[in-house]
Amino acid sequence: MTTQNAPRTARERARAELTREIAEEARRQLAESGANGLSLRAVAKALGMVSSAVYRYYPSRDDLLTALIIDAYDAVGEAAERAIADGMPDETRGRDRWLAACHAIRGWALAHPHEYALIYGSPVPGYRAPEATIGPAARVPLAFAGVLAAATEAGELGDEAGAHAGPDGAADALAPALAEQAAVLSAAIASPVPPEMVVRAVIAWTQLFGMISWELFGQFVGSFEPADAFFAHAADQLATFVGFEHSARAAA
Amino acid sequence: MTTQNAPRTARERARAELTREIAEEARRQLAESGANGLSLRAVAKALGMVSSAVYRYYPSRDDLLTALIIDAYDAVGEAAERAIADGMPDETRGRDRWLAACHAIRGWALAHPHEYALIYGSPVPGYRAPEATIGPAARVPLAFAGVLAAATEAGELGDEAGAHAGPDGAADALAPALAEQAAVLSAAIASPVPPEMVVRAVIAWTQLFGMISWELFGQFVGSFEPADAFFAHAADQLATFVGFEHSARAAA
DNA sequence: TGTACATCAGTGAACGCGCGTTCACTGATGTAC
DNA sequence: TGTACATCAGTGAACGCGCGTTCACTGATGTAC
Repeated sequence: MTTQNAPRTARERARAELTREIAEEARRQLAESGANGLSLRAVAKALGMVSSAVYRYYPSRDDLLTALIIDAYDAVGEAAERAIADGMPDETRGRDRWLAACHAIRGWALAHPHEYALIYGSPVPGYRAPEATIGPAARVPLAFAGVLAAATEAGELGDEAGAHAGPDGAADALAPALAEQAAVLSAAIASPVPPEMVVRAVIAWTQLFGMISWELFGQFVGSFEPADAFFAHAADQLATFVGFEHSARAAA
Repeated sequence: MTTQNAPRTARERARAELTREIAEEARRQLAESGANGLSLRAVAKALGMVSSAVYRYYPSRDDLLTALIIDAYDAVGEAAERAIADGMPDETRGRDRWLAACHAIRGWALAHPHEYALIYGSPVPGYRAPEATIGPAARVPLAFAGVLAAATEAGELGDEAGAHAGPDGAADALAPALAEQAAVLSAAIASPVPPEMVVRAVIAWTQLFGMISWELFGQFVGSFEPADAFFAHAADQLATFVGFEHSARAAA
């Protein structure tokens, strides 16, 4: 959104740069006043421009917001992807990649609380996210899906590890409606992961973001604040819940 | 906040009633425009008053917001409390009470999405919650804590059920910092629940709210929407994770 | 290389809007003797 | 019960503010011959 390849003329270069600078200043103000405090006029003023000049770069306030949302999704998505891939030896187990992604996402969220709130907090009233946000928003779930798929194929997902046996012995049988949703989702991303594990992963995913939101939005104040220890413990517990074997392998 | 006992004179009765009506109208507008769209002037206009008249009832916009926040916490807290207690035979197991509370909270959230966002979504920028909100905010966690305590005393919490054994056999040993936080919390509410279970319950609690936020804020669109089946399944899985035994008891 | 024209970035004023909050006021309701 | 005074609810105008967006404009940058 804010990048453009091959700016030829000086004009084009200046345009690309200012487009980026406006987004940066907007992000700065977002961090101070939140999404609803974001104002085109204030951004223009901070950049020494007149407010109407911004309209040469973003046709409306909502378009600027969209650019920020896409950038935020891309940033957290990249953080997760890098945590999974960067500096990890090839033989790294899925569990460790999964945990690294969890911690990277939390790290990003703590460093950029307002951007986190922008994409994962309550929706901005009156703003309707355009389709262009769908792709970037999918990066984090796809990153997790990739780890899960690789671990499945490597046989690292013990079916028993996270299973919670009921009285009938069926570990976590899915209701038909749920099984179908999981199957459709699996098929859409051509994933080899069985539906039960997809569901467990989504449970872990919601727990992760619930926990981060709790920390950022102040619900832990007075109890589990600072939340580092709690976070690490919970992430670990949920990795087991999903089915990831421990790195130092336990005999079944 | 909006109630007052024993209004004697007609004036007092009128005042109590208008105080309530203002909050109700504010809640109505909150449901339409979100917390940031809440305006004293609009509320006054809808009630046929002049905007300055509202100041006889709420000294500022923030005080009105505070009243709404407290009412919302009380409403969801009451929903949880009723789900746990009402219509439940005395011999009802903790698991069923826990699950009933989870479903009641989700039901309330779906029925009052903006009030949910007000208390559990991204904080309203510039608003600082006063201490008066702490008590009402604690009702939901205390309700859960009560179920947990009763189940512990009734011996319904199987230590093995939700435990995830690592290679060393230690199920979910807590890091010292975390163990202390859990112990302090347990002591503060005079709970007989061991720290490991407190932590597991908080994990379940964050998952619950993460899942509800995901549903309300649209992150499930295109995958697990409608989320009824997913919610029921996840709540059940986490009840087991916390350690609640199944109602139809399984032999260990 | 030089000129004529088209493109486009940025200006400044304006439109119309809504906001929270203050303040002097009027008239109705309540209270004390 | 009747009068004098105090209390308080609601009015209407105003203050000062910031917002998104439009529009005719000027001057600089780019392009075609």
